[in-house]
Amino acid sequence: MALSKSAATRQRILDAAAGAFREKGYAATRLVDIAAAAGTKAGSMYYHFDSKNQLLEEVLKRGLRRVSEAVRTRVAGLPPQASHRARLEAAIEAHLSFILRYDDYASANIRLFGQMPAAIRRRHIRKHRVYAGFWRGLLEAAQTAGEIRGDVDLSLARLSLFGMMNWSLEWYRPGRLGIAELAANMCGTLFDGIALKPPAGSTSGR
Amino acid sequence: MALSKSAATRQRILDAAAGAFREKGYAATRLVDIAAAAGTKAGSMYYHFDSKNQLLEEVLKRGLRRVSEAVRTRVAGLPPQASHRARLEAAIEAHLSFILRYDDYASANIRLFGQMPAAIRRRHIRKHRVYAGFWRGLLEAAQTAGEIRGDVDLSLARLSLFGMMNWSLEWYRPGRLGIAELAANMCGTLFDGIALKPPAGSTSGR
DNA sequence: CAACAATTCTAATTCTTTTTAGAAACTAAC
DNA sequence: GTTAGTTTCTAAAAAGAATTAGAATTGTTG
Repeated sequence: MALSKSAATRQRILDAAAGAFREKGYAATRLVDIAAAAGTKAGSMYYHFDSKNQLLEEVLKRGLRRVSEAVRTRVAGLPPQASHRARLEAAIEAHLSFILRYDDYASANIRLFGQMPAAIRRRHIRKHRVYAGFWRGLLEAAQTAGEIRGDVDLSLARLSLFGMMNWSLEWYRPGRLGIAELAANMCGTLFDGIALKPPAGSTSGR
Repeated sequence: MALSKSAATRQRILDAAAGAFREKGYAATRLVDIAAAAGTKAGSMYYHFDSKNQLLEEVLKRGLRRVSEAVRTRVAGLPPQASHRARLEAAIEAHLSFILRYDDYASANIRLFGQMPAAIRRRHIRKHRVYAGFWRGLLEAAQTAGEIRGDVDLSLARLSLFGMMNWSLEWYRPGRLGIAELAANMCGTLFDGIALKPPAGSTSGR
């Protein structure tokens, strides 16, 4: 309660920054835009933040933390007897929900991935590895349990999955297709593929 | 030969711009950087281009044209009896080759996808649809020929595939894994999935 | 090699955006 | 209701980039 007023403003600024960063990218976002969206003035924000860079770093940090927590929580909430595939699907749905609906912080993370100042990037990437590690864990468990073929390269599978999920930011619009359906579709494609016939022998000839 | 000298400079500038845009994004790239990389001065570039915006537009246009041509040519070069899946794999390989190795123009296209000035974006997106249409064609043909299950949503499949491919820009580094292998892997995942057992009944019960 | 055109450079200029400084407004405690 | 502390505002300064103007250079052609 002590920080209440100030903290609320800080929050509004961060929210506005996350939204603007996500929408236009870092360099193209002007402090004035953020200020306007937060209902304050550019100069005033310097009471709460040292620089535009710091604002970015804070947004990224929160985004990653929040998706990460959401996904872990979602998976942890499944019954113990849930299949590994079901776990993966739940994780996918949580991740998608976050980047597509809930949270500008999370989507800013993805959009800005390739365009952060080098220093920030280095610090950030370390945290990102932890999140990636969680997914690797899910996949490894599934493979160990025999739900994924032994010859599958899990790193590539994970990167493909991230690609599917994160690219959706570029095209998904709420409406006709729900996020749960999208998650199911992606999980289905990843596990079963789209081919008519199941692969005959496991060694793909040529 | 008449334009030779001037055209060469123009070319160098465009190359430098494509590289810089790809690496840092549009807004974060300074004209001075481009000029330096092209071995000239910022002011001089105005002899060849009207503005930074025009530079961007030209880069995007070329990039799209070049990937598009490369992919079409690659597919057209296959023997007529090639399976639809083989066509798709060839297209994937051509697309990946371009964005990962050959061509900053192509990768700039992808990197800048979410961060172009609105006016440019509108003009650009129309051309992008044509390229997307080519892929849709490949998928539809495969489905018609029975190589893809009838219940598969081809739009989603295409978007997932684009996600896999385009996201590789964020992580792929030449070396241990060749582009042809990557293409084969992605195509394999897309068609066959990673699950151990082929899907039992076609109606996935929950 | 003289004249003209094409190309590039340097040095402003203009425009935009971030950052600072200090005054003003607000808040809470006494 | 005065004082000290916070928070916000306004207006200016500093910094960063794009763009322009005109001089200098290079290239071409008769």
